[in-house]
Amino acid sequence: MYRAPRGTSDILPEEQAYWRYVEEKVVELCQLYGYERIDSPAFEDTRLFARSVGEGTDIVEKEMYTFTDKGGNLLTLRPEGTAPVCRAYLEHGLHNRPQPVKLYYIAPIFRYERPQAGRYRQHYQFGCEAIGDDDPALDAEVIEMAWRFFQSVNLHHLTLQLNSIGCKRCRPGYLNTLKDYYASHTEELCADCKVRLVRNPLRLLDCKRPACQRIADAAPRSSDHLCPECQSHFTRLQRYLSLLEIPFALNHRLVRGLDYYTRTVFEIQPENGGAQSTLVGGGRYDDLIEELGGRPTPAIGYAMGIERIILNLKEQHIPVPPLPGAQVFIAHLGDEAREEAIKLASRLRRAGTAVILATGSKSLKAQLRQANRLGARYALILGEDELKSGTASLRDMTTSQQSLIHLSELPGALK
RNA sequence: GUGAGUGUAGCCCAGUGGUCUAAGGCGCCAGGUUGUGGCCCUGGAGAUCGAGGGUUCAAAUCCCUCCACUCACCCCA
Repeated sequence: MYRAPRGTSDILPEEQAYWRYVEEKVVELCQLYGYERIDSPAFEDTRLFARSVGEGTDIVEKEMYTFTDKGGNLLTLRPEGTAPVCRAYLEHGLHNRPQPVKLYYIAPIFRYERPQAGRYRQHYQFGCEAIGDDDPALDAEVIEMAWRFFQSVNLHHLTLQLNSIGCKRCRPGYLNTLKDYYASHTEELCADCKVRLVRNPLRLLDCKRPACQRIADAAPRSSDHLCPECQSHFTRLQRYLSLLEIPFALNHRLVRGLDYYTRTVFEIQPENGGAQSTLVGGGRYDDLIEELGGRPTPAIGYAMGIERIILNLKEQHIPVPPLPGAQVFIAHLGDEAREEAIKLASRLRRAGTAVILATGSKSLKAQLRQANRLGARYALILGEDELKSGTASLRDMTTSQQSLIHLSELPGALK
């Protein structure tokens, strides 16, 4: 028997109400903040991700679904959403539009990882990118937008973590300070951290091991080593967030695992969240567009995992509106009635009524049982008696009231 | 890639060596009215007990290997 590949899943009809709910709130939110939808291909030139996400990151090193097509092109299933949007920004000359260009997407993301709670090999992300402006007011707006999203879907008990990791001017100096500090603690570090010290010192800060955490807590903070411009940017961002009454917690150990981040980084997670609980991750990437071959263009964005949002909606028992079901079920008895039913179903649908037409030659009992299971508001019954008089029995499935109506009264009689 | 746990019908699960030709519940199908749903009653279909090998007179039950799933680490949404 075939199964969905590891880390992938089918979203069955009974799950769809959650998806529809989240997607509708996303579309509403984006419209409110002036974001327009963009859809990019599911796969891209592998080099796009290697350049943007970073050669040394786990995503590029071990998590990409990479393949060679029959033309010999090296392609990769999108492991994150920002790089493709930046590529599209450059490819289509979007710098000729009013800046910042604000785009959003809802798209499947692919990463070859061991699946666990809240983590899948194919999952969906809603992401936003505001490209072409470095105003901290834009950072504040973007963060506010993510924050308000959760209010709109009724998710509560979340925390917003904030940090600034500086820019290409001030970060090298900070990294040296950090490495100097860690040099005196090398012996106490876990094996992973010893590697991080050489390969990616920033990541030393978010190691989960208690021993390493103690060292990280006392480590020099990036926010204390910002250049004047970054310092001012960070200060103004915090001021704007306060103006917006967005509660945030400074977390000097928040760094993020993709190489392209600069200055502002933030995450939103549940207060009591365990592993894999981050709902949103985002930040500035002021050098990425240039890195991909464009002119220097500051930008900021975030992405949220839709499966994780739905997971939290369920945990918090947030009700979501049910999807509309069938309005009318047409039952019929006998060959002649079936032909009348086929015509009637078509006529009602053309008039905009959602109809389910019984199939086969089941007993009326079985047909009504099905109508009930499908949640039909009405049942229309066509039998020999009705046929003779050009009528149908109209049964209200909630009240069990039943009456005879002329076919000519349809669909008017369905209210 | 590493570690731990779990694998019995579509779903939840009983069963820990012989009475298992595997129980129950949900769901599905049908009947209880010659044309009427939801509740109730009755019946039916549906399981190579994850796969392979081994131990034994006898294995869903014990052992080994593999596979899958889940959770955690790594890392991330």
